[in-house]
Amino acid sequence: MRIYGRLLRCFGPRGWWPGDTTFEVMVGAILTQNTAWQNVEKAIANLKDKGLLNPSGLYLIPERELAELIRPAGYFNVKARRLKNFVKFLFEHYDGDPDRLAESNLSDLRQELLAINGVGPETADSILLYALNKPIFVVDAYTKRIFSRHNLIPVGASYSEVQAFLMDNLPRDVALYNEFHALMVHLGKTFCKAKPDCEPCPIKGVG
DNA sequence: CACCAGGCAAGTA
DNA sequence: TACTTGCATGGT
Repeated sequence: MRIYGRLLRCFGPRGWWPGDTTFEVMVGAILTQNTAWQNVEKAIANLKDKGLLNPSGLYLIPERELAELIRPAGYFNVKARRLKNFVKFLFEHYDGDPDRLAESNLSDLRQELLAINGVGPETADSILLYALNKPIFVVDAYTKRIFSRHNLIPVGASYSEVQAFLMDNLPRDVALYNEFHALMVHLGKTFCKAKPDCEPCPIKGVG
């Protein structure tokens, strides 16, 4: 909790998630898998230009054409299939309405999302937290790296272990989870690359 | 030129 | 369960 306070003072609110609609956040969550957000923005812009950034738009477009539009986001063939899987799920279970997912129970909905081929834990939790305002902590590579280097979690801790550690030590607060994860990514991008050493870090010394 | 980015699934042992 | 590999563009 003190880590969070210090980071928030250092960097201020990050204003996550960038996206105008529930559906745009969901699409962004899939497109950003192991990919720089800057590249995702190009893909999102292509979809917007074609008026396809909505459930029926992505449902109706042929997968090959979708792949071409999202090419800048990388892994475009894989991600086109994953987006297709996701919108298919939307229509089969929620009448194609992204906002109706919020009506479901959190743990049930999480299991439904994880059952979609192409949606793993981080993507599911990003959708739950940032698109649907559900209280769940999004763990990413930066979060693991930062917490393990500060000896707060073991180096090889699993996704669920890290998530449990954080949620057990923080109040169950959507706004807090939202901002905390955004700050983790900002801190990671600014100071901690995928190297064993690390620039001087604003949370050093905070237990 | 090499390395990395807001992962995931499928195959192998 | 715990590794390994393929997927791909664009920035530094």
